[in-house]
Amino acid sequence: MTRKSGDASRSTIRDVAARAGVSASTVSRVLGGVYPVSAATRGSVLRAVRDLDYVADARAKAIAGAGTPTLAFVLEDITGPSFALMAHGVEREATRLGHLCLVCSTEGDVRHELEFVEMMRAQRAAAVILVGGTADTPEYRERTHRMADSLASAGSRLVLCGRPPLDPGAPVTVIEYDNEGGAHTLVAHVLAQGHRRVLYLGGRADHTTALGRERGYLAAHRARGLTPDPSLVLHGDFTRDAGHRLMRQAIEDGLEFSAVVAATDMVAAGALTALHEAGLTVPGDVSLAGYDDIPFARDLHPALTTVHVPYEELGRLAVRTALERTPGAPDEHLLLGTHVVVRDSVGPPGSH
Amino acid sequence: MTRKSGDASRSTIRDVAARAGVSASTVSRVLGGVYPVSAATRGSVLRAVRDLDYVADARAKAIAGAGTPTLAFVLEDITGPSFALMAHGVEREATRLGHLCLVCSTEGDVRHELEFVEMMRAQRAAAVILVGGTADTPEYRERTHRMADSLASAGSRLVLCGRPPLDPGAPVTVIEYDNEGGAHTLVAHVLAQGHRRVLYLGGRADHTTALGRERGYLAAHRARGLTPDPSLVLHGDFTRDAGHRLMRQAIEDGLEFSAVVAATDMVAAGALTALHEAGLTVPGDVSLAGYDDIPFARDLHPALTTVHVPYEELGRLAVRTALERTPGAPDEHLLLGTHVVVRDSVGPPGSH
DNA sequence: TCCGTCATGGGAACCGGTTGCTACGGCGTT
DNA sequence: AACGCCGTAGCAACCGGTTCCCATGACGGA
Repeated sequence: MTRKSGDASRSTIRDVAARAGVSASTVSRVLGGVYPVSAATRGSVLRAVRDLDYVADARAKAIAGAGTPTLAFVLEDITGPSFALMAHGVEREATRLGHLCLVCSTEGDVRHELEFVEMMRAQRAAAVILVGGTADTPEYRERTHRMADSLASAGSRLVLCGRPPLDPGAPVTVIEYDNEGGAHTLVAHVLAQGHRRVLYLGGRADHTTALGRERGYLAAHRARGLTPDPSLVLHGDFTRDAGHRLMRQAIEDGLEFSAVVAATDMVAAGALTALHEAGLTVPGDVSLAGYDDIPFARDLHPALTTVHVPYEELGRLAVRTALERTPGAPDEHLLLGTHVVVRDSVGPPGSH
Repeated sequence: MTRKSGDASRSTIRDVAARAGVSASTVSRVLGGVYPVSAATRGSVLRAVRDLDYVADARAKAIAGAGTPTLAFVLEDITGPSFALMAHGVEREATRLGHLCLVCSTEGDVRHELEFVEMMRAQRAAAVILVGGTADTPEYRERTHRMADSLASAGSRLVLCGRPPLDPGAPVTVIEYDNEGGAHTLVAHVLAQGHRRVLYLGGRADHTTALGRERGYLAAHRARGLTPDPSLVLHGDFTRDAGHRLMRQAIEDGLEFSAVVAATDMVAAGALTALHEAGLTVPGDVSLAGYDDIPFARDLHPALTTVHVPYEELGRLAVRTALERTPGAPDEHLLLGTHVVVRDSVGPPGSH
């Protein structure tokens, strides 16, 4: 039995020092690596470290000014595929840069968001990354501006990732992707197939992501000199169930349309199932498009035409810009482009 | 402008004390809440706190023995739907109990796993939750046993979540779900439809999760007095792409089968697409079943018959048992049950 | 042989909190 | 009026590290 059994509680640097017959400062220096220490001393210290299975307390290190700060990200629900992708990007880049990361779900509750940011401030996180769209109200801007200030005054930094920018002056980094542009291109593609009545299955009516995509939907129509029927714009949320429910309702209500554009691929998935349940074929009877290009989009049947968003890259960028920022530098605002991925779910209008 | 602008670096408890005209201990006690402090003193302290926008440094607190410890979980890739579900459960339960959580992806690399566990030990995490199956080799048991010991000696605790148990004696909590039982029931259901040549699309040949499910596949056959053709058991990994590739290969090779059981829903999704591409209908020409019951399973076409695994509950349980454990208590080993969800992708064998 | 220099290691202060112990002032009691 | 108790606040030690500053000893050069 060579391994240390779980007898003692954690050992301190002084325990190591005592066992090696040196002072605590020497142990710290051996472990630190740069200070000159004789080979003999180094050897006995390292042996003591191994014997005691010692690891320096990261929190004590942090307090003393050494140690790498942690990084935090706050999102609504890690279960959503696009959130998960961003989370993955954030996590990957953070560990690549040697930082640990804390994660929190808000479940969409603003109070939780506030609480978490406060906690992160207490943790002295290097940066707090707020992920995902939200309702863009004056109250949101005010509240978030306050968070940004309070984080900045604590030496930390707020990063908005896929979330609307604040008024200029807020110490914040914003990384967005182009919802309006992507939706515009996508809907233009649908219209180019000849569709004239395109149903839009949106998210919550006040949600920036949903709203941006809705603007793209409208802009694409206007660019063709079309004005879409307002009754073709439906609101729900970003879940699969909302897509399913809205689609079924639309069919039951006898709404006329030859194509459906969903605010997210999740919504599209639910809608697709509702379409199938109603005995409608895609794209024969009705065309369908999504948004996000989540990995599953390829495996829907027919494979879903959608807009690819570089979510993972977004997450990576968020941490990189936050961490590599020089304190005095001006605030950054990045807008990432998207592109549509044409698969099999959009075709010319049928005989429907 | 009522808000504190981002001028000063973070303020300390002594700054607050100075501003309130009291000692640091008094500030600490006001903030702590229990110690008796006169209303006047409390008032001026709270005002100073508000003026300075002060938040106590959580790391300093932690070192001093106050403060709630953090909790860590390590998984292969947050992007996988079942991982994400577990992560969600872990995170929810942790914050419900007032703990923050650290997350790390290993990308399947054992060295990363080791490094992360070491970091968590340095962080003095309350518990480290290792999520997801792995190759169950003697080397794995040895290595993980060492991690468990080293964590235990640091006052922390290792939790294995959906991962094979170690030799008795390792200070570890194990929460598993029944892969073999679930697969057994699922395959029994497929066999009961009359299928006799059932293709199994497995994960990596040494991966415990894949292996458990494979055992269930075999056991279900044996229970009916059948011995499955060994050439019907294929190995890949748990990705959608593996399912797609394996399925296409099987079709090209002219393998004979009337049903396919995939090791995960992701694999099933890829396989389904390959089936469609080959012009085969499901379940008309071939039946298909998955495993995991990820949210998307319903939206495949046809809706996927699969095995529901309470992933989120698994995550919740992992943190609860780890955190509420009394130090001396015997090690726990929980095995959660699963149930099959019958949808539309399995039917009687056709004329194929 | 004596002195200056450099390599090395220790002591103590500090990071930012908490808490045990003590001191002080005001009050009620006999 | 003197005594004792209690409520309140401060001092100082401590948590587990890091690092500045200084002491010591060995070494080489004159």
